[in-house]
Formats: sequence, structure tokens, C-alpha cells
Amino acid sequence: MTKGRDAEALADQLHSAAIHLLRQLRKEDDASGLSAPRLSALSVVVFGGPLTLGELARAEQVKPPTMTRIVTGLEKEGLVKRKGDLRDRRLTHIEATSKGHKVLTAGRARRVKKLANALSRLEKTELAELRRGVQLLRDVVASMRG
Amino acid sequence: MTKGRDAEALADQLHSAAIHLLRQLRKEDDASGLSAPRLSALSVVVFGGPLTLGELARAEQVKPPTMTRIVTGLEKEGLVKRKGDLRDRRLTHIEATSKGHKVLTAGRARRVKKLANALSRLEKTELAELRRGVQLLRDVVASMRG
DNA sequence: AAGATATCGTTAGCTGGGCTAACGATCTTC
DNA sequence: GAAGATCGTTAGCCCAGCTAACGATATCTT
Repeated sequence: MTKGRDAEALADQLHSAAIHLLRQLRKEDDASGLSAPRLSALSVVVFGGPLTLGELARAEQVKPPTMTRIVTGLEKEGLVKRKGDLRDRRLTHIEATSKGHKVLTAGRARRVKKLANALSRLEKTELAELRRGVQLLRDVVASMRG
Repeated sequence: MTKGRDAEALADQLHSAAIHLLRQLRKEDDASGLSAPRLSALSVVVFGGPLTLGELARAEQVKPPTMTRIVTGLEKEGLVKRKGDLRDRRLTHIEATSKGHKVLTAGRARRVKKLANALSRLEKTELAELRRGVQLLRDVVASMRG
């Protein structure tokens, strides 16, 4: 059947497009001076509120020892800080400092701006079509998790 | 203007979708037993024919010493081999072995299949819409290179 | 209440991948 | 033929991933 073959060709193009998109955007991230794992973890902390180290590790799909090191690095740069839990003293909560907020939002702004800039060259109707495509893509990605 | 704001929101969603898409697909790559840099380099060698180490380093946007190590790793696993150049004996050509071809195409098949599978759950019209979106995305990414 | 068990984060030690600096071998140029 | 450029490698650094093992703390059993 032709539908399956279409899906394969599209899958290939989509995969390639995603790779190239992220490769372009990563260049902007370099300006923050943070490595990708640190940037990603910081993002979760900033937007996801304070979390424990274990939660953060799970969110980043990484093992606890790895997250310990990432957090230690971020802490040394003054972007997050550790806080103990009074009820359960095994827990360590990680929260972003104001500097952490600033660095992250500045980086995100750079990145989004670059992409938004490219997007704004599109016609209004094209923008709508792309928006629809992105929505479908999100659904597809969500369905892959199962 | 509202168009700029729309572009920003879309940029954000697109960025996120691309990240999550690649994260899902990378799980399939793990089955190959190869790390991302090795897989990527192998892919260039397989599809881009024999290249020198320096060319490969540039293609992967990596410095020569890094590529030396990646190639050494691939060579130890029997996926590529080094070949000297008779005319210019400073050069080292890297070419894929048949095992290298097999491993790469098998991995690519797994990856594309997973994505194509998710895509094939879409309605025919949705598939067309997504295809249009991907086409636009490719144009957008291409325009960012400049 | 005490002892066994489970959970959380850290440390130790391994691999791999990124970099710069320095080097040996090899062309190329003068 | 000597000087300079180019190619790949080596050495040595840092970061990020993992597993195994541990100490501290909570929780469960009895």
C-alpha cells in the first residue's frame, strides 16, 4: 500500500529536518556558555519549579550520579542552589537562582528569536499551514511514547 | 504586530517538538550499540563515500583529534577502515566496511520504521497536511543557514 | 522499640567525546 | 635543499554518561 511508503518517505524527511533545525539552533545556545545537558537541566528547574535531584534526573532521563554532577556544575556557576528538605532529610531540592533565570531566558530568547525570525518570512497562510503541521507533529511524537 | 508574536509561539512549540521527536528516535539508535557521534560519522562515511579524516571532521563539525578517536573506535568495531593515499601520504581515507553498511542501514530502518509507524496512524488528509508542514519547515531551516 | 528493608543522594572509577597544544611526517614553494 | 604549510596523531585537560558501593535517613515488620 502506498500510504505506508508515503509515511516512510515523510519520516525520513522529518527526521532530517529535525536534525538540521536543532543543529542550527544549538549554535545560539553556545553563546550562553553552558553545555547542552546543563542548559537542558536548568531549563527544567527554571520552568518546572523546585524539584528534587531524583525528579530532575528522571525528567532529563539520566541516572542520579550524572545529575549530581550536572547540578554541582550549575551550582558552582551560581545558576541553581541546593536546599535540604526538613521533613525528609534524604531529599535535596534544586531551585534556580535569579541569575539562573536570567541566563536561561536570555538564551531562550536568542534561540526563539532566530527561529521566529526565519518563520516571520513566511506568508500568513504558510504560517497557518506550518502551525497545523507542528500540531500534528506533536500528536505524532506523543503517540510514540507508548 | 500579531504576526511576530505568533511566530514566537510557534517557534517555541516547534523547538520543543523537534527535541522530543529526536529524543524518541534516539532510543532506536541505542539498539545499534553505537553512540550518537559514531553513528553520525558512520552515516557520513557510508553515504558520502570514502573521505579523508579531515573532510570527515569538517562534515561532522568536529576538530581532527576528536575525529581520530571516533574513527579509531569505529575501526575497532570493524565498521570502517583506514586506507593510506599513495599520492599524498599524509592523507588517511576512511571507508565503510560491509559490516558498517549493514549496521547503519539496519539502524536507519528501525528508526524510520518507528516514525513511519506513528505517522501511518494519521488520516490521509492529516498526512498531507503534515507533509506540507515538513516542506515548509525544510525551507525555513534552509533559510536559517544564511 | 528494634531490626530489617527501602530510598535518596553522593562518591569512586570506568568509558567516550569535545577541546587546545605540540609533534612527526609529508608535501609544496622558493 | 631549506623553509614553510598541511595532515593526522598523541598528550593532556574537562564534561557527561554509566554501574557499583556507601552513608544517611525513612519506613515497614514484628
